[in-house]
Amino acid sequence: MPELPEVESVARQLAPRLRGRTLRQVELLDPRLHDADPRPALGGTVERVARAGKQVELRFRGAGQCRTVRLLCHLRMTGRLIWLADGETVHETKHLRARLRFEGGELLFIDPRRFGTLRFVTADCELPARGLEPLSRGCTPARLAGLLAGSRQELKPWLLRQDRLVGLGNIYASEIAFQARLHPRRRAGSLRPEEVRRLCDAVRRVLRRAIRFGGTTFSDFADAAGRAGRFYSMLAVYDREGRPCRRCRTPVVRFVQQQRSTYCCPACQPRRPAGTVVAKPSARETR
DNA sequence: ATTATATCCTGATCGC
DNA sequence: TGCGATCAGGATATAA
Repeated sequence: MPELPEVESVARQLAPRLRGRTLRQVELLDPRLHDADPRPALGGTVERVARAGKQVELRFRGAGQCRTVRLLCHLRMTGRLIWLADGETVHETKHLRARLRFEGGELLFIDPRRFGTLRFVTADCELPARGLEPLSRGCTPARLAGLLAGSRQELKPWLLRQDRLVGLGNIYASEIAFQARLHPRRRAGSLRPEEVRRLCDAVRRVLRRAIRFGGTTFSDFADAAGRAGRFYSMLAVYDREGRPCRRCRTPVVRFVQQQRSTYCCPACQPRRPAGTVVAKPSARETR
């Protein structure tokens, strides 16, 4: 399930292979992709390959009338982008959904579950507003505090909202809440400044580390060369129900939020901030 | 307005 | 061995 680190890994691998190449032909094999009109990009040259949120973005230059055309590919659950240089072959073509032919090779979009999307976007297209890039300079505790303010939503579902922060999915949302030592059911707007700071720190630390390990392969993620990510074994809580917390050995618990599994350590991630008075002290205890 | 739920889709896995 | 039921989840549409 490609989230930010997985998409970043794909984009980084694709970049040197695609940069400077000219797009010659696009075959959309899945009817679900037929809305994408590739014509503005045909004949264009790849200028840049990057990640935007959870999408892979190819920017073309010199395509027809338009100065700049972008291809946005969202891998969703099971999408993969595979680069095949001329002469190379791939075993699995069963779930081939689109094929982009370039000078010197082709880019295959393979997606068993067919949730993935492809779109060609010209400069005049208005894109919907997206959330903050969590690894950008703008992602600061102050900025995060502003986004969180007033929300009654539970923290982990809040982290999945792409209109606040882009790029987090079910795996990293649990991992980040653990790293920040915040319970996933805390109300997003209830975090104290110190907790927001921890959250901000956790977001950046977890994502950067996952990128360094090439992302997480849970079921079927693979990068542009078809390799699995190496972060799975580093996960602290995700998919570790009943196994000891890596910090304190307390068994990790699983519960459901928004029909999705959430994992946390009940000891490291208390439901109330440290120092909160849980019960009123009795008269006897007060002096 | 904000938040929750159903939906899409298919392969893998589970229980009988 | 087979078979139906269940699960996995990103984003969007729809409901509350």
